[in-house]
Amino acid sequence: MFRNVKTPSNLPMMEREILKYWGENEIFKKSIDNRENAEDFIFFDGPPFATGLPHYGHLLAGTIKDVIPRYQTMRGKRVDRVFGWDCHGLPVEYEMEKTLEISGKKQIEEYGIGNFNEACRSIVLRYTDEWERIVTRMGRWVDFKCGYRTMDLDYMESIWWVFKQLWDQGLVYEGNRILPYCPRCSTPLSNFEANQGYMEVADPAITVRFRDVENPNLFYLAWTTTPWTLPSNMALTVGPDIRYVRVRDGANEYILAESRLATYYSDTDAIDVLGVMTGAELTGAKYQPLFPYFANLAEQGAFKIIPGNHVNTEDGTGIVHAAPGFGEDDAAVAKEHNVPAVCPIDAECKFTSEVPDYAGRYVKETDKDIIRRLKEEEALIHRGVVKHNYPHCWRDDAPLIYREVSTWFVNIAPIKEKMIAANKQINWMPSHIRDGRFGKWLENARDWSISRSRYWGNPLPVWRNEAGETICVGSVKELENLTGKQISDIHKHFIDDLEVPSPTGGEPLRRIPEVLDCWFESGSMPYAQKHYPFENQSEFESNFPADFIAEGLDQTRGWFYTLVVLGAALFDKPAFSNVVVNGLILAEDGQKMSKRKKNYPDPVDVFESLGADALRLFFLGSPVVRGEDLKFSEDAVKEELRGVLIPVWNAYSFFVTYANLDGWTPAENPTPPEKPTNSLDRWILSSLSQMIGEITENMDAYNLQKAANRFEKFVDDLTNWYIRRSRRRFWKSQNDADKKDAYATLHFVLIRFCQTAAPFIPFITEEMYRNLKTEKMPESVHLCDYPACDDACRDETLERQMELTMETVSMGRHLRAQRSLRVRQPLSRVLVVASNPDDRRLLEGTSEIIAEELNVKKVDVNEDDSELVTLSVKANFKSLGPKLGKRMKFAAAAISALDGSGVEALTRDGRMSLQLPDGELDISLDDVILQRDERPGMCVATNNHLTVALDANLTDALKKEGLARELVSRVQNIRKDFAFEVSDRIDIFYNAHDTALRNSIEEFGDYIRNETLAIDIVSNDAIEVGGEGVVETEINGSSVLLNVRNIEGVKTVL
RNA sequence: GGGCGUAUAGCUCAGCUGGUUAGAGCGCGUCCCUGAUAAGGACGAGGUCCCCGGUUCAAAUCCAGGUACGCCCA
Repeated sequence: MFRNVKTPSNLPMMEREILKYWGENEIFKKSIDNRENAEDFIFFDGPPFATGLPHYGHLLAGTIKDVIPRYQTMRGKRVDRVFGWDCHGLPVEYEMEKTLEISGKKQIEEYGIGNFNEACRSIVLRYTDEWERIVTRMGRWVDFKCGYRTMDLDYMESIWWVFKQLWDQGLVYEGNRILPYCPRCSTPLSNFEANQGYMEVADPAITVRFRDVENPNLFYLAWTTTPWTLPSNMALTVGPDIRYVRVRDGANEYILAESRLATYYSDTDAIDVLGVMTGAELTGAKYQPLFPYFANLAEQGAFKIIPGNHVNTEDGTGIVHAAPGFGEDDAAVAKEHNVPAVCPIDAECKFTSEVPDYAGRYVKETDKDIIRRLKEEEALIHRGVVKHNYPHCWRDDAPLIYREVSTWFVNIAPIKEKMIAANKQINWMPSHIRDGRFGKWLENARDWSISRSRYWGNPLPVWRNEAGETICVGSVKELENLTGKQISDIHKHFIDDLEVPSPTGGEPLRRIPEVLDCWFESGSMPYAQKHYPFENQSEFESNFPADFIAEGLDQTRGWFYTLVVLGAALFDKPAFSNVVVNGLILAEDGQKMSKRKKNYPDPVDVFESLGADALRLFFLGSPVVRGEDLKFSEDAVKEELRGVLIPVWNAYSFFVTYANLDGWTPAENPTPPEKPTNSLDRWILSSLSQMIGEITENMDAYNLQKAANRFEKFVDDLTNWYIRRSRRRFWKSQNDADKKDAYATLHFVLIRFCQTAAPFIPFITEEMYRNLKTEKMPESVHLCDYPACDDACRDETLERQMELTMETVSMGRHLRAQRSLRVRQPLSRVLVVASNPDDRRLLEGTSEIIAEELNVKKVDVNEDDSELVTLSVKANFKSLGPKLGKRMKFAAAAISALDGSGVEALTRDGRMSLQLPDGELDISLDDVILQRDERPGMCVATNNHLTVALDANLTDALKKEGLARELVSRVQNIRKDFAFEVSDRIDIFYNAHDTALRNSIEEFGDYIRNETLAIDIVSNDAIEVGGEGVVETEINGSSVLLNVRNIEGVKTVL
């Protein structure tokens, strides 16, 4: 006996019970232990920050990270899956600053770095329970217990090892770079971070004049939106090819770009232009500094005009004020022309004592004073405001300051070729990312900035002294040996006080203050999660690179990149072989999902209303698994229910219902019947094999979308053809071979379906499987082997046969609809015409199905449809095109022009000769496509390879039978409305005046009783409208009263 | 400004290496069927396959340019 199945089902509740079962029986663990000696399939999991709860992006990536490992497990691999947590970094520090109500490095240091770091440590894992709950609820199997954490000593030590590898290769250097820098966080941001915070702001835009050294009446006009950088001005940059003019203005002369004149002078005609020159000609001229602070740097090459290709004339004066300490372009041209750089601001972007007038003040706040001073000194020419997009810190909205910072870099140039070569070996899904977005990024990769001037991170293991002696430490042991101290934690507050004696007896070495950027930590995950090389050496080496990873498109510059850099630098290998890149999930309105706008439903609510299976299938079948955007829609998730989950559940429920009624039990090792006589059985087994083959193929190619969408077609085949066609086989009373075949087939097909779909929809398949399986089979569907595509079960001729049959039936129904002939009304005959003899043979084989589906007495299959349709032809472009080339147009016209006799001659002889304007052309039957058109007035439909004609004549006998079928239909509906059991026996009492109907009941009494499980059908004129259990209905325009009574305790015996 | 991607029915998306009636699901309308089914079926309306050139006998498909949207970079 199978456990009885509830329909409709409550899928979310069922899912929760499955979760309980998995938990109590450790199925996940068993699925790995089962494959103890099997080949490994290596999966790396990218660590999320746990500063918030998982959103759809995480659930989507999580679904992909689940379906592939589940699939590979069933394919016989051992797939370890451990979770990871990104514990360090600014997001955590920022959370902590908010909690502690402090801000900035100064306050953190006052609070105490040790206190601060321990506070960070205490909060990073606060959401992990919630994460685990949600990730588990979505059906993802991943090991949380053994998961790695980037703040653990072992993990951190491996990172030191990674760093040391780079160090020893000479790839690590300290350098100055202009980076966006947050004054509140006192740290540079990656460009990636800076990009997240562009906002439109209004900034001052001033034009100032710089006095030429040689000619005190000559000035260069420069424009800037950052007045506070003017004290750090070191040069003026001009575009070498830009035309500049020298104009008279009162007693003074100004130089600016010709095309910018109109901005500064409203009446350009009245200007006295003294000369025109290119930027190249201006180069080398010297000017007087605006401020005295760095005047002495003139000796070192400051305060001169230099050329720069970044100069444009879109705004400003065409002359750019260069502050090489605060602008990337400025820094580059300054370096090229030996202009010094200054950066007189501190960690919080306040002026240092080098600029005594503004010392201690935040630079942006000095703009006004500087402008006022310039005005007083008559250096200010124009003052305005400009609105532009400017980057802000994504955490605290502070405007970022581009400034020179000292940072540690990984030199990319020496390893770039390795990185590019590694990338070539990676299979990207979608494939265009390899040479597109990611490949282009690699080609243009710049040196990787890996340090942060922060606290809660993995310290850079570099010790040095004033004399420049430097040691890079590669392990905890090494540090212990160097310092003579026992070390249990290598966070900043544990090791910053440790001094390393100088190897030459000089000053002791102290650690540099920076910590590593958390991207360095996540990129080191392949090594650090195994504490390589300190432990698990051979295990790591056989497990690298990963077979598979999956993350979002945003990781192109993130995790994907850092994995590739380190994999290439350390092992000259890609860190992963296959990667599925998912796109962005947007809200249904196409906007970004926004908590504030509440434009999307909570994921947990979706689990509990529609179920995780439905959500998973929705994700997996959508273009988002190919890196494209997806608009999230609850209705689309419901579609998955309607299209796959509910129909398959109903099929399952149908099977269980009848198998239990029949007392049918499967063999110990369920197999399909050896040689089922019923072609439906062979057909659904063939269809099943086809599905398994296609899904396997697509899964092996990481084409999740195609694989996930393949179930729907099979479910349609199963429910709307196989089961619908087979219903009577299950409920007929003879327990014959055909019935046994039907049960064995459906049982087998359902189990195979569960096994095939298990990685995608792990809950419903588990539930069904657990009920359908036999003692001998594995306890969980997820412990089964993935079904092999059984070619022996494929029967393409049979598939073709069924397709033809369905087409015929569909056309027949179309004809019935056209003539308003309901299917319950039997008709005498349908004629099916197929020109292909194989097709005719196949159709003859299924004529019984066609007769039943179309409710006709007789099916004739013929060759000749000339009475039903007219033939015309058109050119077969595919066959003629390559042969004819330019003559194709003539041929197409000539072929279309063939009249009835021409077509007849061609079909008769198989070939003919045509007269084209440029000569003769011989064509054969293959060179044309025959088109059929229904002859008017006939009850005919054609689709070019089939023609179906219906005999629409109704005889009295047919009408009578139609009435009986109408009555059966009414009674069945009543049974259903009254919620009788399928097997309940009934008595039917009726009151009808229509003699035709009475005669029909008389004649077809046996049929009616048989169909409705009625024991008696009795005419009873005493039945009245309103009587208990009396239903009034109408058959063919005349009223009938029916009283259907359930005979207590009497059931049919199947 | 640069790179990458996308653009096909009202909506969500298929459409293999170019081949002449461009498909599916949902939604809408009409009709039908039903004792597995919170279903199913038939028919209908709805398309300048984003635009403009080019290659070709033939372009939704290939190439160049453009437009819009998205992501990334500057």
